[in-house]
Amino acid sequence: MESEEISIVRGFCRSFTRRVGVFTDKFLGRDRPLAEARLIFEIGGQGQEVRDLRSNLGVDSGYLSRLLRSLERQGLARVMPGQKDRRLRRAELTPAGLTELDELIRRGQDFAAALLEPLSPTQRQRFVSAMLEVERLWDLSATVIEAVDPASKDAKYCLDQYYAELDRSFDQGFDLAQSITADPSETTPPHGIFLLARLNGQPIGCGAIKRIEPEVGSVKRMWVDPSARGLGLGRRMLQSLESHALELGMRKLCLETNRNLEAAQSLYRRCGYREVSPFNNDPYADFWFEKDI
Amino acid sequence: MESEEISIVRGFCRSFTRRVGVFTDKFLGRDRPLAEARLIFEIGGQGQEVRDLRSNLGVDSGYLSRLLRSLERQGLARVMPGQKDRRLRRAELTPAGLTELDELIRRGQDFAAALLEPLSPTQRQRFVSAMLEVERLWDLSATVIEAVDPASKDAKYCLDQYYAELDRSFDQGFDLAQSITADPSETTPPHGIFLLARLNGQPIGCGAIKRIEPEVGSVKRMWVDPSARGLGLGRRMLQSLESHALELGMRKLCLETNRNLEAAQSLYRRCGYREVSPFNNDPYADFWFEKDI
DNA sequence: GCTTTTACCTGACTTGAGTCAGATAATTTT
DNA sequence: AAAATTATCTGACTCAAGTCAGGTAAAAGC
Repeated sequence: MESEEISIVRGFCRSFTRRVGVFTDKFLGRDRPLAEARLIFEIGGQGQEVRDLRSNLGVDSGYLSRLLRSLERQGLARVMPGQKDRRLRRAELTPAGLTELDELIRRGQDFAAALLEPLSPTQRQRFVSAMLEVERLWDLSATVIEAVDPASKDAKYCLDQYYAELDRSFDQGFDLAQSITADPSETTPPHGIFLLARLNGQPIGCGAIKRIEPEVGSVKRMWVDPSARGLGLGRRMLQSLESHALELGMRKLCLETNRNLEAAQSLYRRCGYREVSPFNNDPYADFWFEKDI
Repeated sequence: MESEEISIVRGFCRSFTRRVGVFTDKFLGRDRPLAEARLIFEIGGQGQEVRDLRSNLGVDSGYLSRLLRSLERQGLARVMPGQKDRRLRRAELTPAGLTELDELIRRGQDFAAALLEPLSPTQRQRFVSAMLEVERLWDLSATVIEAVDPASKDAKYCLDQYYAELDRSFDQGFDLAQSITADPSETTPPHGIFLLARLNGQPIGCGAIKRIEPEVGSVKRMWVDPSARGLGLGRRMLQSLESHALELGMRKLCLETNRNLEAAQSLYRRCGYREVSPFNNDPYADFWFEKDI
């Protein structure tokens, strides 16, 4: 890695921190402690469960409780017991709180507008697209891939998204029962592995390996959230699967894919997989690939 | 301005604040108050006068004094009277302080490196160039143009830079005495105007108008710092000069320029100036322009 | 029905960050 | 030489932010 790149990133972060810090102090925290303003933001128009507020803001339970009491005293929020479980409590903004939220949102927008205002239309466009680029790549960098239980809640979420997408993509739709299995037991060590990609804790992609012969694995359930595509996350997932396959004692990986999943095919080719003749009778497969790892 | 652009800017700032905040807390402020870490940074390897520290960090004099005492107690810095003026005090890092500074720098670099590490070389390149783009355009947006006394320190700084650059650019060099005047008295209302562009308080460009006939002004001393070129700051300066000229009762602006200043010529053409026959005998001029405003 | 766990609250703290009103010494102005 | 100004320091504050050790009510487990 070049030291020039590092110093650009450092310089960027520093100047940015200083600039946004000025905004935060002057605009958001004008007449109220910052933590309260952030809390109002986080509760939002819909309300939130206290437990979620705590995890999203990353604050101590006692501290949050005190902040909520303070908002209640100011008539900006109310906290009430949950419907089903009366231990779980839900915070909502009062009408006055909603007004305050609007005001906070407005201040933020004013700040952004003031930033864009001196720029020409072309410059604005370049400005926002550069911001999107930084954000996307930062997201990519912040994404972590880890092995999880394929029966866990997050894994299920990804699989459901994946199946729904297959159903939309395949000419004949997709029925899980008709397809070749990749059950939790098959994608758990020592038989296989199930990997999950997370961004800020949220699942945004998955991939699995299932053993089909003593030294041969099959790549299954490769999925990346649409919002994270085009960043090379699929490639990272595949590379990660390959190294886990090696650890599981596999020497070859194979996979099948549908003709409508063109991005997937080109990913496999780019990653060194070569097309082979059909090695199974998956009703949804049009192409079969393999790679010695 | 489009509301989509505004929301992109808002979203970017928010996600960025959160991310850099995590870094600041975990890395920089690990074993020492943030304000002290920033102060060590600001004193730097060379040392700094206390007065400069105060203005750069934007803190209260009493607060800074206490921070400095704290660093002294920890053996990281020492403060001593200035050479000429013994009221002005100068802060320097001790060897232990320098070690600490290195450590802080290293942590920052580690953070940046960790951010770049998961990206491919191509992605890294896109990442840093998008950051540079955001930073440059943010700089441009944060640049303010204001009328100042042409005899002020900042104006003199810009003029010196400008003369030095002319001397390097012109085939025959540049001698102020030979050129057409634009003295402080000529570029001050009601005779003319002197504008300064500032970024974070630092002068980065200038431009002036001098009256040569009751309703005709001459554009003089147009200069933009090399680091800020290519952003359209020259154009903004020129537009600002034009509106000030109108306020001074002028109806026409004219100017002369040298053949080696190609960027300047194209700026004038783009802004609606048309070439005319020579209207003065400036020894350094090759082209003459004018515009009805 | 009893114990354990969960989700939250309360009170008592610590620490960091920052403000403000003088005090003091060196320098400049008159 | 006296008065004013400048640069910094000191002490006495406030206020936000956050931690920690219990405590309580509701729900879940046995």
